Amino acid sequence: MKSEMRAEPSLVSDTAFLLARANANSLATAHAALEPYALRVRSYSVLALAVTEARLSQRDIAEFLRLDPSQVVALLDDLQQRSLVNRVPDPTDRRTKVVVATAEGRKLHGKAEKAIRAAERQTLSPLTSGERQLLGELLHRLAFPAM
Amino acid sequence: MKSEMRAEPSLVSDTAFLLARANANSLATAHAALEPYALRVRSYSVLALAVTEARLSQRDIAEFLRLDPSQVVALLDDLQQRSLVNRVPDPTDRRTKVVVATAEGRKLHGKAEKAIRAAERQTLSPLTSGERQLLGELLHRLAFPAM
DNA sequence: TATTGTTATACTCTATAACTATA
DNA sequence: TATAGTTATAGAGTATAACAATA
Repeated sequence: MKSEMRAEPSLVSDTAFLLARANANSLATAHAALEPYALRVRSYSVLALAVTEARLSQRDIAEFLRLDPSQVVALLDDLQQRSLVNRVPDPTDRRTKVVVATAEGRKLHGKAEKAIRAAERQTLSPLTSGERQLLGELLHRLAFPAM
Repeated sequence: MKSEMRAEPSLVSDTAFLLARANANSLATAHAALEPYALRVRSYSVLALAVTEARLSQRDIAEFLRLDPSQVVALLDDLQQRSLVNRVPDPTDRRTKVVVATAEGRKLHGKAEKAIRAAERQTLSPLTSGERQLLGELLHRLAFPAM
């Protein structure tokens, strides 16, 4: 990049731009880390929620991941076909399906999670431990504004 | 969202996930703010760099915005067709083209920038002024790791 | 030989509307 | 009427390879 760019265009004072660029860096390393497990960040996130004890519906997952419910369908189709999760009918409301991980899904998630944590350490390596925690708290407030 | 989700799945301790979700919120408000100007975050960013005195080449812009050079071509085709920027041949290297904003481009950028700043204030409203500045500094280190 | 901009292509992601079955 | 999941589709974003002009 040109050395004149040290002049720093106004974009660099734009938090939205910095957020986008930091996220792009983070996404790239995360995708590389998940590649051996044939997972993308999206499918990993769904799997991570399925491993939870929360017994979330597809709707819950869509809202939590800020996805459209129709996108969750496609992600689940893939994970279910690979026997990593199941769609369990909710006895109290036959419209909703609860997403639960299979034993195989839990196993894969365990390995993928280790890879993700390593990728995260790499992404956050420019920050001290204290700064990482602080960043996490600030981002949490932006990620879940009204919660 | 289910109240049981207060249990907070492990994803929530994942900075990459928080970064992605915060960025999605930020992107959505930014796109809404730019809509009256027929700009997306991408084209606004290119325009913002063209307004600069830095006289950047398409390659510089691609690197700075973390885009492939071929994507910059399409963004510039649109902006140039709307008479917002020009591709000026670099006399010292006839391969490279310098991207500069037209008067009209500067004018539109001025208005769009105001809208973007307002959107940013909205996105960052959960944070105090001090926290916003701190977040900006931390994100800058993640956005430009080796600089 | 290497680099800048370009074209072409394919794949992923995002957003929307409409449908079905249940409530 | 409203909601959960689904299907279909189109548009935006991302990634790659190959090419012409120039260095």
